[in-house]
This record gives sequence, structure tokens and C-alpha cells, in this order.
Amino acid sequence: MKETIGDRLRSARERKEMDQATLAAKIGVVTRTLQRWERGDQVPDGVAITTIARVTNVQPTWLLTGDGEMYPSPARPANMYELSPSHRRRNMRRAELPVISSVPAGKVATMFHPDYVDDYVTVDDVKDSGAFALKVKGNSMAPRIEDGDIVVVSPQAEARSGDICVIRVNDEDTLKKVKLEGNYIHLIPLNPEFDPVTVRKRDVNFIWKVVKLIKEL
Amino acid sequence: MKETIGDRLRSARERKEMDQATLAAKIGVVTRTLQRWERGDQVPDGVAITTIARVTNVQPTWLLTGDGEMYPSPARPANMYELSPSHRRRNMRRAELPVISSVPAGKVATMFHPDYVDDYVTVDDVKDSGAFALKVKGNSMAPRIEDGDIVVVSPQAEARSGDICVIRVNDEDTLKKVKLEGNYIHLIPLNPEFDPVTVRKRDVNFIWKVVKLIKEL
DNA sequence: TGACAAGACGACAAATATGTCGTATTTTCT
DNA sequence: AGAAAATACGACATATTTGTCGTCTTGTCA
Repeated sequence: MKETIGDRLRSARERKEMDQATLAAKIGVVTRTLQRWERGDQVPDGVAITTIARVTNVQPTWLLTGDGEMYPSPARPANMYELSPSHRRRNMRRAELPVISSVPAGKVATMFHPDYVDDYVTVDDVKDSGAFALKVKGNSMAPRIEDGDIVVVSPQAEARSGDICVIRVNDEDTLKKVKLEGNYIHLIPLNPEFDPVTVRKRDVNFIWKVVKLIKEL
Repeated sequence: MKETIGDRLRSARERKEMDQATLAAKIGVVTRTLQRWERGDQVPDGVAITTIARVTNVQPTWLLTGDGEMYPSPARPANMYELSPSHRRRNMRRAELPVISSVPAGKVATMFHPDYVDDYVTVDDVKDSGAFALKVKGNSMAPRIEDGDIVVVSPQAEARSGDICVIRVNDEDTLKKVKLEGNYIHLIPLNPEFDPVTVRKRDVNFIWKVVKLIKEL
């Protein structure tokens, strides 16, 4: 059954272990009115929504739409778009990620400098708030991933053998399938025209797992 | 002067460069009502607040209380540089497209029935307002396009030889590379394990060009 | 300057929300 | 098991919101 504002209002009240009369009094309405709201017979107005959220410590957006977390959380990624209830997938996160046209040498901190950020791309289902996108150069992973495609990488995700990753080795960046073996990492192109390379873990500046591919046809 | 919901509502409308009649229509109220809300004479209810936030792309919490950011901002890693507006791509089209889990037999008009719409996916750069997405079943186009991938199709775009298309022939749907030759269309799988097929144009119910591929890795 | 669009707002009717009151049912506690 | 608290809900009156209609003012554009 589709959840209503009233359903969430009741959840919020019950989580605070309040009865209807107590909450109604704190909001400034009679119990009958709160009952109508909880039943979905009537909808609280904007002012009442704000008061309910404050009194029950829930987030107004959650109360209105069900999106996001019920309670404020400092760990929550900053300012994800909230979709309208009628179209949202459960717990789906959409983000606008910067697309970097080339990964510059040097420190990671400078790579988001405006000179390298080419574009933004909108992506659903991004769990890592630090994710971003890279435009692929070269065909070492063709035909699966080709020059000009966009890959979304997740610095937070743990890379495992078999994953396709962006790896920086000695200030040089590459997109490869990886195989982890002891202190070595094998960088395996999918395109047979390229040779695999083995590098030492300690020579790797970073390794970012690719979580999504976006390709124009 | 303390800002009201109405003040923020007016700000949100003006930032979208919308007039009162346009926004009122999108929300589903008459202009007079919007004017009462903007003046603070009356307050929108919870449902209207949600609609206003969605239509103007502001955060509901900001609209209600003024707290937090007016707009959601793109997720970005720490130490991100702020981009100037000139770096943002202009006039980009973003669309939420229905993802159809299977293409039903019969009339095209019924295919968007909720029973077949599995999900929605957000896509940038869609020029055809009639575009939609399909979840791929089968591996005839592997390794480029695999089972479970999502393809965005554009009924408006003209299919040409060499394009990858969704084709319906005699009430059966298939995803193939096409070659147009006189009154015949050759349907060419990319996976060598499948055989090409030739069909007559007149037996083809529709042919939709694939314009974008979305793949989870 | 004049035409038109957009915005503002009052008056009134209709629709909806809220409060009051009372009764019934369910849940909780002893 | 019974009492009390909490919840539910219908009926009706009152309050408020919304829609309609019309008129006026302000802003924009040629």
C-alpha cells in the first residue's frame, strides 16, 4: 500500500512514544483533526507540516514525500535530488556528477579544478557521495568500453579482482580490469591489441572502481 | 522582514522565470490562489508544497522553513572547486524515461501501461520527447549490449544502416544492428553465436533507433 | 504612446478543513 | 476480568480555503 503523509505522521508520533492527544496539543490542533490527518482524510497545511516536523524531530521532506531519511543524519550525502513520490524508485539516489575530460598528473585534490571538468552528467543509483565521472580516452577496453564513453567511478567502493577500475600508477592513469595478487596488481586490457601490465601495489597512487558506464550510440 | 512560505514560493517561481499563471497551472490551482499564497494570505497544504517543490526544483524543507539550501547542489568530493556558470553545459535536456521490462504484443499505445513499466531512469541529452527506455533481454548483441542493460530508444530518429535498433516484426521484438536494402531489412546480431535475419519492410511494425546505452558494471 | 501581458485584489459562492460533541471499539493496565 | 486510556469515527456547526468573476494597476514591448 502506498504510504501517505498521514502514515508517516503516525510513524513519527509512535517513534516518539506520544499519544494522539499529546501530539495534537503540541501542534495546536484537536485530536480529531490529527486523526483525520493520520487517516489520510485531510492533509495538514504547510505551517502544520513545519510544526509536526519540529515537534517530532523528523525531516520535513521525509514527512511530505517519504524521500530521504526520516531523521536528520550528518553522514547523509549533501543535497541529493528528491524525486516526486509517484515516480521514485525505492531508496534511489540521483546525482549530478562532474565529468573529467582528462585525469591530470599530480595531486588528486587538483583534478576537480574547472579546467579539467568538462561537463556534468546525471546518474541514478549512486551510493557513493564522492563518486564522479570520467571521459574515456583510448580503446584498451574496447569493445566493451570505448573512446568517448563515460564511466562513473566510486572511490569509496573496494576494488576486487575482476573489477574494471581507473588506476593511477606513477602519475599515469589507466582504465583496466584488475587482478589483485599479493603485492602486485595485474592490469588487464579487454582489447587483445593491448598487453597486460603488472605493477606493484606500492607504486599505485589510487584505484577507483568503475560502477557505471554511459555510452552514446 | 521575516520571510514567509509565500516569499520563498515567489522567489522559486521567479528563479524558474515562470509567470503566475504557468506555475499555478502546473501545481493545479487557479492564479488567484497562488497570489494568496505568495502574499501570505493563505498557506498551501502538504500536497501542494510537495508539488511546488517538484515543479520548481527547490528543496521542500527550504520552501517550508527557509533552512538549508534552496536548490539541491551536485554531489562532489571534498575540496571541490566551485564552477562558474560558463562551465555548465547550456540547454541540456534531461528526462526521466520509463523503463519497459518487456515490449508487449499488440498496439504500441498500450506499452506504457503501468504493468509493463518497471522503473524510471534519468537520462541527459535526450532530444526526442517521445524517447523511452527498454531493458534488454538476451545476448544477441553481446558483448557490446548484454542482458539486463538498458537502452534508450528514440522513435523520432530516422534509422539508418549501421544503427542499432529495436525492431518489431510480426509482433515479435528484437534488438539488432540493421542494414536497409531496398524493400528488405537485414537484422544483424553482434554476437557471432546468433544468425542474421532478413525481413521485408512491410512486415516490420516499427523500428526504433537506439540512442543511448546504460550499463551497470 | 498605446496595446497587451502580468500581477493584484475585493466580493461572493462553493468546497473543504477544523472544532465540537457524542458514541463505539480497541488497547493497555491492574 | 474489568476499568481506564487511547483510538476511531459519524454528524453537524463554524472557520477557512479555493474558485469565479470582475476591475484596477503595473510592467513590458513595439
